[in-house]
Amino acid sequence: MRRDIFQAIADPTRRAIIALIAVQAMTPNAIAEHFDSTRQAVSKHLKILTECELIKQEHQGREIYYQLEIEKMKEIDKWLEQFRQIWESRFQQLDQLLATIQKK
Amino acid sequence: MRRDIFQAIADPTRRAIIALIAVQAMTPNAIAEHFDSTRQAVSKHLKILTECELIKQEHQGREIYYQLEIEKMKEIDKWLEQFRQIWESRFQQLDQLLATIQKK
DNA sequence: TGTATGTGCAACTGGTTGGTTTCTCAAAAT
DNA sequence: ATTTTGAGAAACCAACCAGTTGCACATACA
Repeated sequence: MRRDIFQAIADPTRRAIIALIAVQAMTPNAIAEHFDSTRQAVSKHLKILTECELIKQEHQGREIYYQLEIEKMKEIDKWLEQFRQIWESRFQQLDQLLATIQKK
Repeated sequence: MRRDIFQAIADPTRRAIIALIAVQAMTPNAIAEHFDSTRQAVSKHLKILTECELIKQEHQGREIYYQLEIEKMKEIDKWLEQFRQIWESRFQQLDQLLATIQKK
């Protein structure tokens, strides 16, 4: 059972859930109302997201509020870092090229 | 057949391939040498990556060099943008809190 | 021309995944 | 005390996925 962030955000429904609870913590029922699938299906997604620590629970009576662990999202950002260096250097190269053209 | 960037980067082998050819364009055989799986398996990954335009081919005789489409990687960065706003505002809140404590 | 090499494609396979339905359990409400 | 409500867990299923082996085809080389 592979369970990492990249696999977690691969599913569009899960990405939608993440975006939803990023705004404010919500219960499974409230989340499920935004989708066509059943609450149980949403619950499964929440379980996966919880397992890779992208979200956390907050019990309040019999209700459970799910909240985004924004810190964990930074791990994706961290992975992107290596490529950001490339696209920034490409941009710099283009910049230098444009400067050279202007000089002529 | 769902084929988007997020599903493409969900697989660890594909992420490794991306990181590999980010440095320099490579042929399928050369890429496959870096992994335990067969060339055909790598070829399948390359097909998926090509389909969602994360990489592009460059034919050279009978060899095919695969190259990263760095621009496409920015789409992940773009999706992260909405969360970056959140974690930056959280940081700002913490900053203000620390400033308030110091004043006391 | 015949052979070796680089590559993609098709068929098959076991494991995973996303979904459903059914069940259980605890907390609220009546 | 009984019923309603919110939620997770288990069993099941169709679809998908990552890998394999085998094959086809083009290019390079002898």
